[in-house]
Amino acid sequence: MSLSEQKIIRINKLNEIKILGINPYPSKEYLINNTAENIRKNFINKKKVSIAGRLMRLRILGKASFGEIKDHTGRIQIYLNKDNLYIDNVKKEDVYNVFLKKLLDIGDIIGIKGFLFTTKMNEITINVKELTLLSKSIRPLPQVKISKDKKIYDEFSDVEQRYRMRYVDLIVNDKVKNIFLKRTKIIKKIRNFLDKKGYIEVDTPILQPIPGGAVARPFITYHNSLGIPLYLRIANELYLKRLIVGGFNGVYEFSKNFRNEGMDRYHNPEFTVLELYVAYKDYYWMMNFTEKLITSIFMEFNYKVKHNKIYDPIPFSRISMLDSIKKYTGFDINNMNKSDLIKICIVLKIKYENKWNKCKIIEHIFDEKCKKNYVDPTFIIDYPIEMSPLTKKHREKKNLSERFELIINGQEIANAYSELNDPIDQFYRLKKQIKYKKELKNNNNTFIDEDFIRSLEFGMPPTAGIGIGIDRLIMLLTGNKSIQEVLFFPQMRPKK
RNA sequence: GACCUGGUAGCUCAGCUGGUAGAGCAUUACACUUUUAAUGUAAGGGUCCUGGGUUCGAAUCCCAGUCAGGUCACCA
Repeated sequence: MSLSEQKIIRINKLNEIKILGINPYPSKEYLINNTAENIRKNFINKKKVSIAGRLMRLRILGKASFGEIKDHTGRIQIYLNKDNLYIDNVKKEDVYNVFLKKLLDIGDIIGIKGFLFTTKMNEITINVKELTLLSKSIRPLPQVKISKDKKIYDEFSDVEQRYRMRYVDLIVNDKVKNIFLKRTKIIKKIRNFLDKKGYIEVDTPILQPIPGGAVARPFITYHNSLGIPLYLRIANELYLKRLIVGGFNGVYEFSKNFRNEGMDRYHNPEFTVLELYVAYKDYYWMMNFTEKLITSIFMEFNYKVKHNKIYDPIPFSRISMLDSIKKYTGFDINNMNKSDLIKICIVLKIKYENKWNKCKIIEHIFDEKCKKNYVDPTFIIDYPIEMSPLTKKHREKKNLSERFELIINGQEIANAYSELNDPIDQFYRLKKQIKYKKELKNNNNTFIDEDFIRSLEFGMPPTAGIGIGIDRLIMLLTGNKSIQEVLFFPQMRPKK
């Protein structure tokens, strides 16, 4: 037989099931009154139960069999005995020897009614009285075996197949589901935290006529009846600020952003950022707020810093970007010009390009020499102003801006600032940035969102804003090294 | 975009300097009424990622492509 030998066999079984008069895909609701987890936690001998799930294992021992079924809460063992098993519509003599032994397969979804007991081996088990086929599986599952001491054999581990067929990954790899359950809990926790403060969750456009708020290549699409190109948002920042102008005191959005750039372990073309804007606050306030938010999440989800020590809620340290560079390179780059900075790159053996501007070089020095040193949560503050076109000039320090990034485990987790609300300065700064970007990458796709400028002209209160990379935060808290592991369906190149 | 590694049965993998394609689990058949990585006996199952080349002969060597992973570069 060809490559789908096992599939052909199962399709034949499907037909035989129909001949027996059983619908392999019945419509009727199946009533359950329990779950695998609850049965294990609250075992009562001889208690009648009804549950449904996927058959994951079947061990036939003559006239009795043991199996394992898995529902949304976990696995539970079942016991099937030839003498007292009933299947609706199936003749008594066919129930065990035909239906169970020949037609039932691992992967089938079944409902069972029976009572609880413990086996000689002290395993909580359901003695099945009645079995109902709820959905026939015609494709074999990978056979992952888990021993009593939780060792995994023949794990379904091919990353490509796991991501392309996440449904299979979720069925056979128990730990995968937990990552995503945790993801949901973390997001819920953040939402709760923000709701309690009275901030409003909002939705802003994903299809934007001008992709603003960040610098990145957007995905372009086209609206037929408007006859215009639209862009999938690269950020939602400019829209949330419009809402602050409109009178909201605090708004946030879990924003799916889309960036048409390279993909790797840390970048998926679509990813999630939490953006929060609060009126009448500044970046100092936002630092304190972020510290409370992140600490509460770390406490709840037992974040472990290096060496597996449980996270200890100490105050996050704060260091200015220039001080950090001084600390890790020995150079005080304050007030240096571009040619001085290039000399420093040469001494430090850091690559640079002549077309880079001053702040790009500073950023690069920081990324190469400083960032990796911050394992414990650390605020890097006061970035050079050219790097931050949407940020207020620092109230005291010349050439710097009121901006911070939160670095944890050597990775940027959040980016925040006192939002620039001077419309004239904002226009000038965006224009300058666009000019530089055009020189750097021949990128003619950037333009100024003039409606955003107009909104500032009406007056935006002083505002603090932050973006938190949700996927990266989930990676931290679940101990995953790649973003694909924390997204259900990471982007893959189509096969063939 | 550059380089490195990999793609063999449904799954996990082996396959040496080129000589008829292998194992475990899964599947099929038989046995077995408390097993749990069940067990025992037997059987079936392959576009060796795709396309070229070298060779009497290629899963194996060479070239190109493709998909994935990794390193680097680029990028908020």
